[in-house]
Amino acid sequence: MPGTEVSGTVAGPDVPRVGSPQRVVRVLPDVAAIDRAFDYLVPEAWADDGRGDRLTVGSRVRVVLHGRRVAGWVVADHVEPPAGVALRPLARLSGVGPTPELIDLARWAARRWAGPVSGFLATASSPTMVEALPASRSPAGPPAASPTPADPRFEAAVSPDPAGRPAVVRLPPGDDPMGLLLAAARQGDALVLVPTADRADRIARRLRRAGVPVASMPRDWARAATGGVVVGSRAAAWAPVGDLCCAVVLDEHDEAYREERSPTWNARDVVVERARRAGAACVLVSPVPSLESMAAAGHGSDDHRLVEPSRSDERVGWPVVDLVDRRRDDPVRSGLFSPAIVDVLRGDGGDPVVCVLNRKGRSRLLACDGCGELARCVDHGSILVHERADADADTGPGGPDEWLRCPVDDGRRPVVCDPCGATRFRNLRAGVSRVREELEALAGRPVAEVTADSPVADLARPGAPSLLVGTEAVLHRLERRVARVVFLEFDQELLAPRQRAAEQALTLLARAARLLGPRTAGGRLVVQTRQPDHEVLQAVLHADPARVVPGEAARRRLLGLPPFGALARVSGAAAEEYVRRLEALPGRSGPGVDVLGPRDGSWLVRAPDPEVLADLLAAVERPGGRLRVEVDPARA
DNA sequence: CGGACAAGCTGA
DNA sequence: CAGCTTGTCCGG
Repeated sequence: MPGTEVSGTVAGPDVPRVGSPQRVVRVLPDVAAIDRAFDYLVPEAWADDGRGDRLTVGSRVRVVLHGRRVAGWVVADHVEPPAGVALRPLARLSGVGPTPELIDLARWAARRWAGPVSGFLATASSPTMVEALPASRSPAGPPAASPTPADPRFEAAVSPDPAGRPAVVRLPPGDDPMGLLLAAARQGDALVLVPTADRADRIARRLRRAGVPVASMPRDWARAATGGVVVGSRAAAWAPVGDLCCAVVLDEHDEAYREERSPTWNARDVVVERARRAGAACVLVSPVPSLESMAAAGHGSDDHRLVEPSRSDERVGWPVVDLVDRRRDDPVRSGLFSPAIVDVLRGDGGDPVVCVLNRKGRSRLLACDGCGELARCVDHGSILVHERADADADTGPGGPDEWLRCPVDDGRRPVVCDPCGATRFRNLRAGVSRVREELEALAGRPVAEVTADSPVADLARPGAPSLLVGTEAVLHRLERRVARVVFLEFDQELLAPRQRAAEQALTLLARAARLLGPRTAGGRLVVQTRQPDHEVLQAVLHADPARVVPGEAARRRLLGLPPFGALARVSGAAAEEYVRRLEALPGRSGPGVDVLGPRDGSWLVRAPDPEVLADLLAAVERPGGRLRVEVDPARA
């Protein structure tokens, strides 16, 4: 980004400054639209009252900029101001801010995700002003008698890699990560990231009980800087840590690590880079590791940093899976519930049974009346959408003015089932409320509907219905162990017209598996599907998520998607002008660089890797007007 | 972002 | 041409 001159000499106090009349610092204002630093004089008086000593790179200050007082960060000290500019003095020293290392990391992230530096520094700063850091605690180290014995599998992963790569630990959903976290804590000061704040709190409590000194972010910002283990969710990627020895990202595949608003940074990627710069170990943990992380760990090379469980350990860590093949079910009589799952629903009065029904896209699912196969595009495998020329004309299914549309190429297909030639399709539709009633009748007991805002406490209270139904949100709202998770209709997950559909479907199954616990807990994962042979379902059935890797990797390599390429989506009123400027850049036509679109008013910029993409985006002068640049867009 | 200032529109 | 809106520029 032009004008992003946030860098400067980060000169230490040992740098001789002969003939420098007064100390000048460079300040980055905390104003998103000003991605530029300005120089200020350190008031003479500060040298005498101690503020001069407290003022360092990272300090939070207030300055007068263009006639108004704004907050900001000192990003460089003892700078040589440009000639001919009258400097104003700093207005106030507000408190302690991020370390110089985190400021450099913020500069890196700003470039990587094409956003302003100030947003990252805000995330790296304490939510409440910290006047001074507390005294450093004595090197706490790990508990003498830790309750979990050292697990030799993790020792290599928690040690730094000379090449700075992260290690990927594939940990089955039923396995406890605490052994790994304690191994990390034994290395020294550590950073632990967890996808959600409540899970982070639970991990923090367990570590404290094990005798580990823990700072919970964002509450314990100041204490985090003094050492021990720092635990938090996405923003904690920017937490202060005493002397970082080991960083751990739990459930690294989780979408919660991605910031939805622009800049769309990912905490996992930030932590990988942070650990690399610090020479610290970095461990990415997941039951279903992302291809991005596997590639970063050197997957495919002889010298990789991938820790995989034995086949037997992995099987034990996943629940038993029942695939209910619905292709032969009578669609009229069984509706959404295969006869095979009625017994599951009746339950045994123990742990709850959870039914998951994703409403989104439901009304668009068509199944052949003859053979039960879903209406799918022969070319793209996508699910076809039923359309008719005149919505009022009631010509019945298969009429001449009806067709099936492929969402990938927008092409029309005749209303004919490809496998069997039948011309009648059933629309599989049902809302959650309707399903709740059907379920109640079928199971003969009360059923609770869980929505995104059902209070968690109500689900856990004694006497609450032990049969629950909801969208996938139900999997995130429940914290207690369940006996069965039933996906009533999984095909839309497998076939959704999204690049990451398979990965997200696998993530959903892993989430369900965690609620069920390890195989010994006796829980069962029940999936109703018309595609029992899909590789995602087969992977989970065999408790072997690695099965999806070759196919998914080949597909992404072909399309130039991460980790084999990097993408950015450009949208907004000014997007067209932005893309025009990008395409006019002298060096733009490098190998593997192209622009796709517009599609739905947005363009996709594709580059061979994130660095080339960042260079490209940084070289474009941003036009005025609304513009959104999403690097690594969630749905491509 | 938000203040300053210039250029454009309106009404008398 | 004052009085107001809208747009563009720029900050130490």
